[in-house]
Amino acid sequence: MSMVETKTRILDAAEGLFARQGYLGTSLRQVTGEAGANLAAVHYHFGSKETLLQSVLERRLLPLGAEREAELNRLLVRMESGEVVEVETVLEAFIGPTMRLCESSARGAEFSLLVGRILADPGGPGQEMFAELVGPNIELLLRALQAVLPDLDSELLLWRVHFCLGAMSHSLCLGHLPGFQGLVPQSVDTQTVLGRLIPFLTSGLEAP
Amino acid sequence: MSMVETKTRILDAAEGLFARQGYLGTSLRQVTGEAGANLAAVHYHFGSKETLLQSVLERRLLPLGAEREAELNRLLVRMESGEVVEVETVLEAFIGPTMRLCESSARGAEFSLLVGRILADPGGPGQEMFAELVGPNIELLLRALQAVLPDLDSELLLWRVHFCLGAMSHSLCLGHLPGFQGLVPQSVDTQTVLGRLIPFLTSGLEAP
DNA sequence: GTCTATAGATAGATAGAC
DNA sequence: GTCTATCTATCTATAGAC
Repeated sequence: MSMVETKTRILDAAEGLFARQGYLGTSLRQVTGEAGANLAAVHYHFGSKETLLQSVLERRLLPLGAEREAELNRLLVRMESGEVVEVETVLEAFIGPTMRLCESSARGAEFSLLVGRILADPGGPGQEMFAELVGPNIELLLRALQAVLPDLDSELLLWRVHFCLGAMSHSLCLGHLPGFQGLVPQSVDTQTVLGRLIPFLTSGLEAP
Repeated sequence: MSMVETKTRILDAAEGLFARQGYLGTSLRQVTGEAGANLAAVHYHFGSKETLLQSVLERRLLPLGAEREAELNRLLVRMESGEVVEVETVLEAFIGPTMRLCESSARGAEFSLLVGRILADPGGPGQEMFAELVGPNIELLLRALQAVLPDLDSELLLWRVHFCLGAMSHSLCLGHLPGFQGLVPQSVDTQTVLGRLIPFLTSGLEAP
């Protein structure tokens, strides 16, 4: 039994298990088992399994969203004052916080896998929570990219942003993909991924 | 009760339900309910829930894989004879069969959603089946792209192909994403998606 | 706050009649 | 091949002692 309080241990265990096995693939008994807590403690602290997921998401996404919002707003202000900003810079403002979270700890990296799962689970629990937590960030990203690429049709831009989100979430899951014998890249450290993802997405966004 | 045999009705129902609700989110009772069949019929025809998923995947992916293999091999032969082939052409050979399946019927479109789910479910059932069914296609895609982009480092190419797969699978799920108030593109017909995806991916692959 | 014990519902799988 | 009936296991959730 660790020194941190039960509530935090449950959050940590749920985050890892939801990420590795999915929300439906994880039972609350597994969570309490890994957390060294009791089944009833989950309902006492969080109310239900779904509310537990909400808490897991909010713990990471609220600060992450604030960081992204600050960075993107800073860029928007600079652009309004006439300064020229590159597409790469905008993308980095959006992806950077996520990548730094991945680097900061093994838990952070697992969390990004959970986000990837939720993105690919239409209608599932977490999708609505995610939309509410990250939607404003995506709107800001769209505004910033539109300002950098003023000649790009806005609906085409929207599509391309979704292509970017797909590439992002998929590559964040890659380190965990088994079975693709030799078809998964060796180096999966986030610095390398970011260094390869940003140029790819930039060229895609700037396509004619 | 329809005219088609029970086995096919079960396959159809399972395909749609697995796609809309996920594998774990779907019970065999839901499948038999929608198929107008009995619970025991699933075990008689398919053995288990997991084998049912395998059959669902194989029914579409075996012909799809053969089509992709034929198209990509045709391109490789043309390139070996010295002919110049564009990146767009290689991508279309890989994505085209999937897109045509999506257009052919509502069931085909749902199937692509199921594939997107499986791609984002590391360690889940279906991941290994998918790798075995589609892995050879991805190897062919890599060979064809490497031939078209000989100066690109092979591991960088591998990463970029994974970015492409992520963008593909995510955009195939998009029509079903609720909740992203106004953040989801209007037109989701596959022709439009293909027309916007291919240039995006081509520019990304050709990035410096 | 944390525990035991259990309720109540539902899951996949199977046996055996027809 | 298709059905009913049932087994066994597991799930979320809750009531109540401490």
